[in-house]
Amino acid sequence: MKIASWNVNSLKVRLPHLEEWLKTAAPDVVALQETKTEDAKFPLEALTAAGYGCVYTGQKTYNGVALLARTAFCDVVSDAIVLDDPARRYLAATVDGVRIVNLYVVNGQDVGTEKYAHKLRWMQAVRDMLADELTRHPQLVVLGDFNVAPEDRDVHDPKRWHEKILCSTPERQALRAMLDLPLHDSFRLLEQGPGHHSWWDYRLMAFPRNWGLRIDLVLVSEGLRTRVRAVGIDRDTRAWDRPSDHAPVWVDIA
DNA sequence: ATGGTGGTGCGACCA
Repeated sequence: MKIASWNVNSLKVRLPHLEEWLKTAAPDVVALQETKTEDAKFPLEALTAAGYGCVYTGQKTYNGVALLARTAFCDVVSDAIVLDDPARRYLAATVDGVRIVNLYVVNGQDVGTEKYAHKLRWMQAVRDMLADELTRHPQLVVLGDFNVAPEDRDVHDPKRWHEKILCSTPERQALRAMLDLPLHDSFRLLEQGPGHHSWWDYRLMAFPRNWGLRIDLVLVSEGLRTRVRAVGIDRDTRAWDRPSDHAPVWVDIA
């Protein structure tokens, strides 16, 4: 069962990219973030034609998450955590007995801002949601754009990013609180080295310079940990014409 | 310390 996550940064613009990638990557389940698409305008026909059922919770201009799967969804929950936040960032469903939680974590803008404080509160609330999910679903996958690089080895230049947004200690502690549930960063079960990134800023020619961060994660519960047989980051998509600033990340579960 | 690019939508925002 191949489960993937991709922040597409506008599903309208990236639909051709998504269709092409679905053909070659052939995932069974896909979590999308930043669809920036109202539900009424979701490209259901194209994705149905590609062989996927869809559930989604979107909004105009900002945010928006969706799940695609080859088989049926059940127990779909969206935006159950609100925090006075109308943003569409949370979507959970069960597929083939595996609970999937798709997250688009608050970006936080800069350390010390109100948005940063909101990010930390949001992550704490999600941690509590995940704790609740785990009590009911021992086979749990939590994936998406976490907007946090877990460790310095996930950052192209840790000195440059020291205590900056996406890398600050409080953000990493908020992520650690999720990992302590426990959940496991699937990528690090199989790959230990630095230089693996999932996001490269559009600015400063970051991708050609490989100035990236690994902020898109697939976390798996203890019940799935030993069943992880492969992980990957499809970085080639970042070199495509008019790309998303994120690459798809995935895990293959036996 | 700042700016750079890209998406949305047509003016600023968000990332």
